[in-house]
Amino acid sequence: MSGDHRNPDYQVNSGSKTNDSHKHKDKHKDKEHRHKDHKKDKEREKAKHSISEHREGRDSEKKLRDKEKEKLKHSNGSSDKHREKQKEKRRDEKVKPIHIDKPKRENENGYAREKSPPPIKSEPDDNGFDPSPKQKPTKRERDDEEFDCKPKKVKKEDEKKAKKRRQDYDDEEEEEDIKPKKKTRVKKGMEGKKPKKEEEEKWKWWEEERATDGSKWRFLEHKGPVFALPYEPLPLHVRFFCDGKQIKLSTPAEEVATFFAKMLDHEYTTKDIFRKNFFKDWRKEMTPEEKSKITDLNKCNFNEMSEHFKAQSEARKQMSKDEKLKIKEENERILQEYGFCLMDNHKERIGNFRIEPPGLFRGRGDHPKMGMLKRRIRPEDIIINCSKDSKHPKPPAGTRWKELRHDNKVTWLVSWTENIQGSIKYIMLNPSSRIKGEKDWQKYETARRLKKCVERLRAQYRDDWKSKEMRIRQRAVALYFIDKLALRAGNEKEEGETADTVGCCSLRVEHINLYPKMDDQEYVVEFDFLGKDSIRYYNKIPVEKRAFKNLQLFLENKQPEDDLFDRLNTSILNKHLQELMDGLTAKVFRTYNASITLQQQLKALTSPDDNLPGKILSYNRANRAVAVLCNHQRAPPKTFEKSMQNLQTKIDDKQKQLATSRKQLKTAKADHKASHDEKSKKAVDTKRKTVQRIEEQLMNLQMQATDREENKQIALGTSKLNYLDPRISVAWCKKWEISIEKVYNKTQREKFAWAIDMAEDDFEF
DNA sequence: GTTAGTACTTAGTAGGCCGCTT
DNA sequence: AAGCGGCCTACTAAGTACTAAC
Repeated sequence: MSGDHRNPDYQVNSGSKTNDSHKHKDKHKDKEHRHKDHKKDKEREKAKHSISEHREGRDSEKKLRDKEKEKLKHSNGSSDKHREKQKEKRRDEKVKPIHIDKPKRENENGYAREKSPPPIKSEPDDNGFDPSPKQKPTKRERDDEEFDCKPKKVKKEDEKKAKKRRQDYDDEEEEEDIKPKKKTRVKKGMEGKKPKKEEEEKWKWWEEERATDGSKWRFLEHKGPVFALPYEPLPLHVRFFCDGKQIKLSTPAEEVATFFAKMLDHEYTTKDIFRKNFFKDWRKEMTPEEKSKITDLNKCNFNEMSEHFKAQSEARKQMSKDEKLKIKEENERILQEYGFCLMDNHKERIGNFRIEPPGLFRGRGDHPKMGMLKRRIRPEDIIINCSKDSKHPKPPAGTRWKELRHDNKVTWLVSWTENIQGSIKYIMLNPSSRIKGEKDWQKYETARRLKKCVERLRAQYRDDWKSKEMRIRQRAVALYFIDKLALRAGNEKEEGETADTVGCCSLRVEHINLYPKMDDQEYVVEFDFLGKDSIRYYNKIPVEKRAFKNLQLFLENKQPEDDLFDRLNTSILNKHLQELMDGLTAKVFRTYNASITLQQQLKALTSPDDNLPGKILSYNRANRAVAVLCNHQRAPPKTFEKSMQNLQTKIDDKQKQLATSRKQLKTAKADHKASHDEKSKKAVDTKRKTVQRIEEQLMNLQMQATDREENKQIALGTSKLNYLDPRISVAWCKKWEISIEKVYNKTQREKFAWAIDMAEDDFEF
């Protein structure tokens, strides 16, 4: 019963319903500037809103405008104090005994549901596959026990293999894109046994023992980061004007000016905050003389610079093949030199080995710091982390590192502090690495443990809705949202430092509306807030009566800008969750619900009779259900309409072709009836086959069209990469004899190598 | 319990790349 | 060979979670 409380139908269909979105596209215009500013964003905003509207009907324009006003009020800074006061005031209040009606009949799982299709059964029982045994006291140990990885290799062997790997490096690298020279070598070297060799050569870290002492590695050697290219001053003919007068800028000021010039086409350079932040930071780079001359950004003319860069990028496109190849080879060389490290005897790919270049900060949504100068990172800003006994990376000539440390309790190789938020940035390994893979695997094992006790937890939080204590009720309702709607935890954030976004625990009164009755539904909660990346979450959903009554209680005597859950934050919630299940945190629910939904949807949607494209469509639809659940949106591709049209043309052509073929078949049949000879019979057979083939082609095209249409503004990648236990997909592929390439591209296959290797067709999440 | 700091995961997008068509 | 379109990757922002110190 676990996880079956959502409405799969709505999820699957919501994408396909969006094609009439244009009807509503103007509705929320007034809200747009809140978080999106360039053209694309606008497009997407419309689309997003149309999704929302499809989910639950109309939305009132006025309400949004009101909200807008409140937002403004809110942003003047006084409301925070107000919120604090509100909190203070209620801190000691006890929950008043409130009258709570006997719950009406609910679904067996306790989730009131309306208009839902029959739930898909899931089996929460153990299936013998789950490798996680009983719990252990400490976290580290628990993590280790989660894994059923018997050490199948002794260490010596492992090291030998690793050494060989290092030597053989060229052979195993990039085995997928077989370059001609490699092919020859392969042929010469191993007589066509390549596939087998490939398998043997890949390091199966998941078959090895893991450290139990909290250390992340024993040996780490790397070459340090690649720095951004130094600034190249503009040629003299590219001029800059201020107030009509040409000014030759000093190099530092010029560099910052070019950052702005490169962005001129983006709408955000017209935004006040962006311009203000940029100008302030730009002036810091100016000489006193420049400072005195350049006092107003509006009088600055960057056109020549902008043109210069456009011409430059045009020239880059027009480069000859040779030149392009040269650049490619150079990049490859850098990748080979800096893109890998040696960790515990294995060469591992580094994720991001380049230091972020300087530029203007562009946060997502309505970011108060947009336009600020992201400064250039120098070796003196860099902390290097590696083994003491490794060959330490050398700083560029004449420079030194900020620090060299040897901390094997962390996974990063390089770090620096970024100047916009003052946060630390890291260079870490690629998702295909052992260190990331183990963690990923562990994440899904934790989610599977949640599966085993989720019903208990659900019963518990429902019970807590009746608690005498306000904080417990709030905790329980928040958890209900996290579980039912897959909301993020919602950490507190510093106001004014980032865009105003929220998650579950940080929801404010203004983000929800309660409707005791709405159309044919009862106890409907309407959510409307900006979540991570300022992506709008909009949903109207019936909730259980008791939860609804609690929400009404939470709202009493509060202002729109007050916290909905004023007695709750993520650390309280997670502390509680930790007590319920070892290793449980709020985000595990998202992983669990995403994965269980995929598994259920795959079961429900895959039909044995479907052909390959049909099965792929089912897979994508199951994936889509998860993406909708997790609110993973994307901007509709720029070329969406056009590519849809092209596909439609193809379909039309195919239809015509089919009609013709059918006619021909008919004729052939008639001929055969008349003549009854062998030749005409053969003709009929041929024609029949042609018709069948064309029919199938047509179906496939139509399926493709459906898939694409449904996918217009839903991003599948995020859930596939971060929320769906890959073993579910692998098992599905094995069960239906579909090659894994149809579901995972090369990168994804590398990341999920562990799952591809270990999951059988009977894997159950 | 609050806050600051750190480490790591999750997120959407721009633009490059690559294969296909014309 | 050029242009197109879609996929993929690199990039980096923005989350979550945890720890330690007060």
